[in-house]
Amino acid sequence: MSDAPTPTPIVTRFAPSPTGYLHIGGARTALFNWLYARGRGGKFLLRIEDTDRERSTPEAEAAILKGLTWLGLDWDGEPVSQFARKDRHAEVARQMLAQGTAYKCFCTQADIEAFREAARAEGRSTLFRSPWRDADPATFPDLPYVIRLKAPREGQTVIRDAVQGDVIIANDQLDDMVFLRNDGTPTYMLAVVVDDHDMGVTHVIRGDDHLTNTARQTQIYHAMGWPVPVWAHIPLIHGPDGRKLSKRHGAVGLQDYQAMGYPAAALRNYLARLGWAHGDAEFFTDDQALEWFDLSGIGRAPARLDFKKLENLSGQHIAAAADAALLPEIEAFLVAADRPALTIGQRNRLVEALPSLKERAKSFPELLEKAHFLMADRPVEPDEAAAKALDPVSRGILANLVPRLQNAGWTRDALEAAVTEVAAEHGLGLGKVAAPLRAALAGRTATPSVFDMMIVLGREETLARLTDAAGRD
RNA sequence: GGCCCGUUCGUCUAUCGGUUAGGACACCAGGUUUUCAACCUGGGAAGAGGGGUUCGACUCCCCUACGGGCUGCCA
Repeated sequence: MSDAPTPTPIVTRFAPSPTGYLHIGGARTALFNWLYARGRGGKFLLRIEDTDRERSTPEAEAAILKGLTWLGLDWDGEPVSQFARKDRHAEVARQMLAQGTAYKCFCTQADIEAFREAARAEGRSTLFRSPWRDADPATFPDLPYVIRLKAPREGQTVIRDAVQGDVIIANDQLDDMVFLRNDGTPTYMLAVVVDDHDMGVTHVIRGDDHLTNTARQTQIYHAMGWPVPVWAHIPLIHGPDGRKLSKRHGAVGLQDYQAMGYPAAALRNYLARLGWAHGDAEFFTDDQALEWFDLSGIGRAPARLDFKKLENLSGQHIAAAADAALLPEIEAFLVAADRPALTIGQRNRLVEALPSLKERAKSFPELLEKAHFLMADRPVEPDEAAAKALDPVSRGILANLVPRLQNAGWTRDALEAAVTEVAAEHGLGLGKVAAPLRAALAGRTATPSVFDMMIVLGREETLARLTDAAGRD
């Protein structure tokens, strides 16, 4: 037996509520948890916080799992349903009641609400102090009750946060929170603490909207004598205007980003850099992120979404991706964006053209637009800009080009030599001839190199398209 | 209202008492170029405001302003 200390395995979790799509901010929270755990040989767990039966839906849960899968964040084991654990939550509540760290409160919600309103109106503290905190059980009425934490009223609760530092909350600012409702179901405050404890979560990395609540949760840990996890409250993501990210900013759901055609690797890179930095590193791989990611590098201020930067990173990731990996991503994008799938022929030609296509696109739609020459069938219909390049003089040049290319060797160099020669005969530069050539081959003005297109298209198709264009009116 | 968190170029950030405050994206100018993209060179661009502490503050403390969060028998 080795006497080396066994390092505590790290366990993180992502705990979304299944009440809608996966928010881009939630995706980043999940990413941070995933990076932290996976980078240290730990576990990354998933828990569905579905205790709000009114708003939770199976569709939303499915969308969240799908989103995480697309982003490439794999979790350990089966997702835990919080609702399914309600008996365990109630059991802990009973235990605290028995220990005297909790008590029954018979106040009605209407009474409490009336109290709060009056307090607000008079400018007094709205903290509710239940009269049942120290009541004699003999005086208990036979009425529904909630269970409240018998929270300390003096001293302070300290949150030792890996991102925010030590945050100190005076206990007289906190009320005796309800953690078991009068119908016996747990509130979020209880459920989250019991679940994190039972699941062995060592590091709670979540949005800083939970920071203040953490003091309350800490009190439950103390009441149960459980070890408190390491907290890391990360700032939320804001819209480009600096306001809290909401639907009016446009894309807030992760699936929106997939539908816009950004590769998952680019989004991981971008999201990781949003609020976290490793020196001057901007473009990095998953392996590097895994190696570098640390809680200490997380900033404390909310970050704004910057689509230009995302686009730039996306372009770099598309260019760096292996062709074999890119193709399935592009096909998944077509499904996500509700666009027609590739035919076998298009797919084969796309594979051939990918090396030159991937270097010039910032997103999949842009790549596909530049691949239009592969997708189109004869006769290729030029768009407005391309049609302008096919004026009568240009069409004449194309007609001259056909016999020359007929006899040219079908290599990049030979084609370039032939076209340059024809251009010179007309007293033109290569650029002047490339424009109509491009329009004829692709029906577009933004494409890969004309020579690359000719190679992929092949002699027969190339000449057919040139002949088509030369004969247009 | 009370409590808590935050504030460096337009944006993401580096800096962890001593720097001409660095990088990236974006932008502008020039170059390269068969289009697009890419690439090369150069440029403008920042410590919210006010007090302290210190030989010296972006960095530490206080106040103000602004932004955000919590203050639920929502999560």
